[in-house]
Amino acid sequence: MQKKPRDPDNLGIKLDAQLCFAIYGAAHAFTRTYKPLLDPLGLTYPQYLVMIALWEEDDQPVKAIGDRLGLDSGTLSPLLKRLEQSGLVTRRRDRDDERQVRISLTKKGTELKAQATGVAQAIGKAVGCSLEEAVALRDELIALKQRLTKAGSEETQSSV
Amino acid sequence: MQKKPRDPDNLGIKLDAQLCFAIYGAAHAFTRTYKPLLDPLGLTYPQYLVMIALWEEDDQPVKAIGDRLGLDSGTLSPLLKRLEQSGLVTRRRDRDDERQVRISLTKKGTELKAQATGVAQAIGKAVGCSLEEAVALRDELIALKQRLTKAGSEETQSSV
DNA sequence: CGTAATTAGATTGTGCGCAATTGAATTGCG
DNA sequence: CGCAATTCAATTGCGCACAATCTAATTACG
Repeated sequence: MQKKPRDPDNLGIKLDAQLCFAIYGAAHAFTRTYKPLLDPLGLTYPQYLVMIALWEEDDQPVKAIGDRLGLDSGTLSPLLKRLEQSGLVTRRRDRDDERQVRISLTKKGTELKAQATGVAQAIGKAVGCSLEEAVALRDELIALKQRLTKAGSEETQSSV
Repeated sequence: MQKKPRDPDNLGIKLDAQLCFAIYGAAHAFTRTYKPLLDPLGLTYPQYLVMIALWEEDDQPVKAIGDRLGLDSGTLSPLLKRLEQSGLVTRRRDRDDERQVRISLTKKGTELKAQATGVAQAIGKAVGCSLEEAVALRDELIALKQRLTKAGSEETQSSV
């Protein structure tokens, strides 16, 4: 029932489409894998990413978190308010620069890290490959992201 | 600048977090790369994925498209209505099984494929690696997705 | 035949993700 | 100092993503 790929134009779009599907599917599979693990913690996947950023370094401005995760204030503002409502973080204006809102962990937010370790271990198991493979995949994805981002910015400036 | 991994617990969460960030970032970088290319076609990235599925095989039920892309009716129903409003597809009940809604390409939808070839080529360029590397990455991602999906389903059935 | 179980799709509600706009604070410059 | 440009967050609007619920059609089974 499958047609042979004999059209070169079609070959191009096919690989593109497959890489499309693959990365799209893998990202969502990741989210779905995390969901049952994060539900007991009361976190969504993006919220979990924000918490990781804060566990790595507490008391960051919104901008820093956004840069780390590639999210803008339109996404982060409501997300952080929900984390605040959950009692995991506090938001307060920086005294030296009142434009900035600094996000800090509460006691509850700090304590949640212990449980998150369990989540990470479960994910490590679900990923089902060695540390070396995981590292390699991570690096490939980072490199891919950088190439894509670079290509995008060149596209932009070439039009000037 | 890199710290040596001497804390096993912390190592786990760190690698997990990094793979997290990496796949999350790569997926979004992909979407952002597509956006300027798809805007002229009047398509979003998920809509583009649906169109690819239809270009590969026309006249599919919603369910088949959902299985292909891993999306449910809650996502596809409104998305397909938008594609219908754009004049790219038609939706009609299957005569033999009235539960199914079959999605077919219009003339306009079929013709859009020619332009999409240009998109695919631009993406191929932005990905910036050889066909072989792209194929390898695709396969790794597919394998990762399968492991994650499998781990998730085992988790579910183990509770019975 | 008729009822139960299954299946396909639509709808509702919550939470991202991002572009565009707004508003307040800070910085730069004359 | 005063004013323009910049920066940071918040808000608004649109489009996914997905769980939960609902309706209608089909299939299974007694």
